[in-house]
Amino acid sequence: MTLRDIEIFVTVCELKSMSAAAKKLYMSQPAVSQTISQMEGELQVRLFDRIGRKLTLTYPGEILYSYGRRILNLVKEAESTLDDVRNMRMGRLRVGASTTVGIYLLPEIIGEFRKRFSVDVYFTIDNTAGIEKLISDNSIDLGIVEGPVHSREIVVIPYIDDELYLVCSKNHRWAEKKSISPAEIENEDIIMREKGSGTREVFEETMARNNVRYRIKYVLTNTEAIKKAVEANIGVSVISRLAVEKEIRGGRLVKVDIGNIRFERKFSIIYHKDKFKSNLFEEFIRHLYNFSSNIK
Amino acid sequence: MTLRDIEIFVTVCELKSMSAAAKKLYMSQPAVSQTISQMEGELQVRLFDRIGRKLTLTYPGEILYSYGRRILNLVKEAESTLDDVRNMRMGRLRVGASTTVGIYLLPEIIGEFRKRFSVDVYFTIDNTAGIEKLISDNSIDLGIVEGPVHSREIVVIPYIDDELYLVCSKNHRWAEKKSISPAEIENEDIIMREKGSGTREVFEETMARNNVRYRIKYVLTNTEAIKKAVEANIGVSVISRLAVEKEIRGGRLVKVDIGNIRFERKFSIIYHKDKFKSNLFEEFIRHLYNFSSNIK
DNA sequence: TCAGTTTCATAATATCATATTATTTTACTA
DNA sequence: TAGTAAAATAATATGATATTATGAAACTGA
Repeated sequence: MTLRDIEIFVTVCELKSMSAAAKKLYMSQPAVSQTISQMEGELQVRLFDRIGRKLTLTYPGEILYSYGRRILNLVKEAESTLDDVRNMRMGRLRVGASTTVGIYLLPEIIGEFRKRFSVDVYFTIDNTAGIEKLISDNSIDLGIVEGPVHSREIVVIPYIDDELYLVCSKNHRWAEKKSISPAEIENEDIIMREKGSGTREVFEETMARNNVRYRIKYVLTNTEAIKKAVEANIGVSVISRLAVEKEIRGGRLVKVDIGNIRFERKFSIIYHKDKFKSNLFEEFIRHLYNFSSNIK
Repeated sequence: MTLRDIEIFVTVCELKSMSAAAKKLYMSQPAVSQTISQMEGELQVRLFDRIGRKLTLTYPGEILYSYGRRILNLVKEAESTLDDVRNMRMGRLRVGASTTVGIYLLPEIIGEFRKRFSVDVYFTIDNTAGIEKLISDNSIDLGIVEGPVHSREIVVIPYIDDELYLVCSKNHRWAEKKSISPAEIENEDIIMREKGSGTREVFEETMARNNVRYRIKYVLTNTEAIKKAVEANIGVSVISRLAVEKEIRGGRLVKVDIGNIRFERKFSIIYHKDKFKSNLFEEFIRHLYNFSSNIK
């Protein structure tokens, strides 16, 4: 019994005629006859009583008619749902991101995306290595990470140029100057993320490259906590512009230049090289670039 | 998309491997590959991500898998239900009968039948012409009637020989004699069914054939009411043995012979000549004959 | 009642989807 | 890095499912 068989049978039931069903299905009448009698043979039940030249459903016929309609409806529903997926009227996108992007950038990006498309967006935050693993597993469709990616099977495309800013409280003595020499930092209390974080890595590497000594007095794993501590003038810190732009604009934190030292890094979009790029996937990447051009 | 396609797709989903699915379905691996990629072409969605040589379902793939299982389950359920019908584990039988048989015989027959088979039995009582019409319509599967059937398209097979008994109250003067001469009936008050009833037809026809005059004093359309009236000695009546056997055995009514006059008729089983005789149908006819041999 | 029409069934044949085998490409494994 | 295994591709074979042609039965209307 095929779906075609069921479709033919249901049509015959509804039109109470094989010829009429044949016409409706744009096929010959004998094809319909054959299909019905073949079904009767396979199922070993009579589906129609042929009384005169009138067809009436037998009891098993009525049962099959009821099931047949349910089956065809389910198939139609499945096809139309897939069509919705194809046209992005529904869908699923699993995104992963490393900490900074995940907390300060992606929530808004995803929010905007969901305004445009009513799709489910799953969102995971982990460090770069964790996101890389999830991509390899095909547990997420796409990632945005700060660190370098090692797997050869992962496509890496540049996304946003990030920069870490040296920030201090508006009550700090640097707040007026807005610019210091590298030497001035040496005796300052610095609040910093823990070892292993991308932010700290960039900070230490840049400082070393410029031969600037420094003193990390407080270690906090949470960027928000660091911001609060800096605002309270407990120390200064070096934080991604994504995390502090709002506070700088609001005057609660002040960005301070250190000669011409800049703490730079790149965020990358990553995905598996064999990943099939669905319409939704491509649309999301376009969305990412549109969004980034607004914040540059 | 055919049921076969869905079956193949679902198997691949469950085994997460095309080769394994091919093995399980006793078919070649390329056939599976082709089916899947053809489905992807038709539905215009990617169903699997081929990452390395591992298959993982895409989002549309997961949707189709869920629908696919529901569809296959429904098909299986339909087939097994039809199998139940074929094996008489369920079914439907629509029976019609004319008044006397319908009231005094069929309820018990159907009750016994339902003890043997858990099937739905629909039961209609009408006069012979009405039952004949329902057979022609295929509104009922089988009828039991007393009168003659006219349509050439209806098969009539003899069922039970019925006889009408002249009955009187145990307090009637005939109750002792149990036999009278035809002439004795002429001055007796007779209670009788209405014109057009099979019972009255046989009564009048037999009386006329034997040149016996009679006087119908009371007309009642309901046989039970007639029995009560006779019991109350309001008059005598002529009633099918099926309707009065119990009362005669109980002594509440007395059967009286009128010389050697007998009111005889036949009940017939009727069905449409083109009717497909399902197992249940045949079984019911066997059941009817078994039952009748108990009451003869 | 009987020709004309309609409906379903059957038979012979054609077509096309769906299988098969053979082979290539790619990736995992020892 | 060879060996193995999985999926994809290509060419071909097979068989189910169409088609046309025709027949039988039954309804319709003069």
